[in-house]
Amino acid sequence: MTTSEWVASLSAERASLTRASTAGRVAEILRAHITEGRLLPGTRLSEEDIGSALGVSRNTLREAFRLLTHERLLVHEFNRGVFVRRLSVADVHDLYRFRRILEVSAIRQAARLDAATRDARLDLVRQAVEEGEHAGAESRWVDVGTANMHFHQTVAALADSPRVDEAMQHVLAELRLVFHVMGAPQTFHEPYLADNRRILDLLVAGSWDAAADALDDYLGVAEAQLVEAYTG
Amino acid sequence: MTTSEWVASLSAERASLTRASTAGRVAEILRAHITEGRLLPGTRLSEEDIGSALGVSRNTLREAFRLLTHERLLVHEFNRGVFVRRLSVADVHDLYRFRRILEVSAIRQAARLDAATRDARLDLVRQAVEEGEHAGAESRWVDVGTANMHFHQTVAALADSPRVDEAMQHVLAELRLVFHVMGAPQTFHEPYLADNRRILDLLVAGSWDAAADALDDYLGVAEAQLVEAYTG
DNA sequence: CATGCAGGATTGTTCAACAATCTGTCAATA
DNA sequence: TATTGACAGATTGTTGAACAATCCTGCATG
Repeated sequence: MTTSEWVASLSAERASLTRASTAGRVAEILRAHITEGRLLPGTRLSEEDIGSALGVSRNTLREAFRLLTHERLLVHEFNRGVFVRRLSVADVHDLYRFRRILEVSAIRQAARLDAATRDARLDLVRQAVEEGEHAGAESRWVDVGTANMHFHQTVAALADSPRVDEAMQHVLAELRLVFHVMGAPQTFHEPYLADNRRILDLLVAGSWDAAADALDDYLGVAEAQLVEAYTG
Repeated sequence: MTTSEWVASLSAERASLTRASTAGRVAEILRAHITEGRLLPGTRLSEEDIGSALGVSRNTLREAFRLLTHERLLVHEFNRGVFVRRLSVADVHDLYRFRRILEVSAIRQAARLDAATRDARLDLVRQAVEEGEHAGAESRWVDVGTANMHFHQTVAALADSPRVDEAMQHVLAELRLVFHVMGAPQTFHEPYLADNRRILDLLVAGSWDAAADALDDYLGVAEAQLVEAYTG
């Protein structure tokens, strides 16, 4: 999809610009388009074009851009415009370092959750695992990737911390940028289905340390695979 | 300092509005005023007043506000304006939960750093500890608090991760909001000087797990103290 | 005291305008 | 041929004015 085609498709989004602030809604629309791969890393976002397509003024659009730069989805280059962020290999390493901290700590701290909260959270993890397995059974690899992300978001949610949840959302949104550049969803998502199930089983059994160690290893493997392909 | 006095003091900041984007510079100014306690939690920021005082248009100011809301320093209430964020007790708990994850993990992962990086980082930790001890010897308790924050920022930097660094900056900025409301800096910062030195010694000795456990306990004590005082 | 209404203040957004900056193209020169 | 400089066009960054919508406060009434 070229940029101009994408801009044209924005006109269809006009109807959703109601309620809440327009700037916020514009940011939501852009965020969805970025994380769903309709706007690829490196793409330049023209204020004029996008403003016209969405029927909003440039000022409002600039506010929306500001909302998205802190989520690291956009990068704002002074006097040159706004671009969808292109991640470097160092970014990928740092993302894995950061998510390892978040997810592994979340598991280790899950032991402190009260039983009701813990069980509710584990149920969400289970749902994500099953979502992935179903999608895999039907060879819907993009959906497997999405379910994998849900899995990791639910694992991080074991930390029972809104700030961890938000940080994890940002991590996963950035990772989507990487995956969209890569293509080949089967390669990057299928191998982890069995690992997700294994980690879930360890979690359900209350083997927190074993689950944390397993996830630590898993992320190491995933990181190495992704970096090799990203630099390849 | 009342809001109107503060707004008047902004006029003095005009000279610094050069280079880079004006919106970015406005955000820097506001950020500094918030984290330095000149704008207290709950304060409402009037577009008209602040725009006039800084000599910028309302549109530019709105962009700056958007930059700061994601840092959680400001909270944007639709159709009601922008306020300096007021943290709840739940926020305090979550901040400590999050910082515990960041700092404790950073220490545990420091073992993986190469010697040169690790030594450089530990030297920064040492500097922050000494900064605090000097300020304490002269009963400069606000400076002790500042040094304590440097200490924690340098501890988190052991993770060698830009994303951890940034997350930690945000945590500490939010915590400043809490401390500004509390007053009594000696109460909240002095008791931890000795602990900081102890943790530094453990880090220098390479006793990563012992240091991590010590910091975990320390944060638990600090959290309890702060929450008790915050709920009053 | 509680409720409703009016008025004023402010926010959210749009539009137009202009200065500054960047990028691409073309011509001149070595 | 390669490099440099000039110029034009496009775009960004910012300002200011305007207006609709919303909120808040104060006052009147029951």
